[in-house]
Amino acid sequence: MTQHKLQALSPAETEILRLIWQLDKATVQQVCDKLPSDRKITYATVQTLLRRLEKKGYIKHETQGKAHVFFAVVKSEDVIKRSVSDFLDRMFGGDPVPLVQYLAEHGKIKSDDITRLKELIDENDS
Amino acid sequence: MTQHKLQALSPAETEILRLIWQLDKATVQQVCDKLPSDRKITYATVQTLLRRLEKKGYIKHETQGKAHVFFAVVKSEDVIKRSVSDFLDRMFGGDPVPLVQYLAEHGKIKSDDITRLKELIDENDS
DNA sequence: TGACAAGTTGTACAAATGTACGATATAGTT
DNA sequence: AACTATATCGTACATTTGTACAACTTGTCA
Repeated sequence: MTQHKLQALSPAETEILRLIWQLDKATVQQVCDKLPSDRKITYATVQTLLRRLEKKGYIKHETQGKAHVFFAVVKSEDVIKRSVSDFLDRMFGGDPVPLVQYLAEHGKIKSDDITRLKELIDENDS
Repeated sequence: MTQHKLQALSPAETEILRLIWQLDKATVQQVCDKLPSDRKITYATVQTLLRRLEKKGYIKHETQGKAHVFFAVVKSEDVIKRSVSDFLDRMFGGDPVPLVQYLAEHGKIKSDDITRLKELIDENDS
């Protein structure tokens, strides 16, 4: 047990942290580049969010040339777990089935996806 | 098209709105009673959240005796849709499959649930 | 070695959020 | 009619959040 109570993530911070996981290591610039093009947000803002993520203990940085290279120091697993759990509580009172059902009904996931998932579960958990 | 752009819901507001849907119609008191017992939050706070939900256009109220009876004026469908979508974007870059996979891997949903869901989809969408 | 481009740092600031108190109004009971 | 329990209303207030500018710093290339 290394991990104590991390401060909550704001939505914008979550968005950025996800990109850090995705990139593994990244400068402010690289994070900016990874943002979807419709996400209008300045370099300075991304920088602030990274600073806050660091202060909250989700990431750290090392210096490379004049730039900071940020990297996560929390496992995405753990953060996702908490986030999903919170979301589920808030939106569905904690029951995940309605969520999946919702996803299914709205074509977010297809029958095939589900088949594959079921296989995955049955393997992994028998 | 009756529905314009509703202001975003905060987590706490979402939590309360869900209870309103659940109760169909409810006074502040009834919402308080419906809260999980570990959720320490005063009557006054619930009241404020309901007021804000009303100002944001998610609920309305009628007066009954001296109390206000609140009820939703937005379909849960629509709100859930947007919320799930936002959450998915932030956390998984919009791809729902990893979410479901996560739920599966962490025993949140069971193989049986999935089988049932698949049936549901195949029926409903063939 | 000096200028420039690209970084970081300090700081700001309005709005939203979570939380709640105190004052006032009122339905219902005695 | 007075009292009381219960509501609402107005207001508050510390934090967090989203967003970003201006100033200072420093590799790097000519």
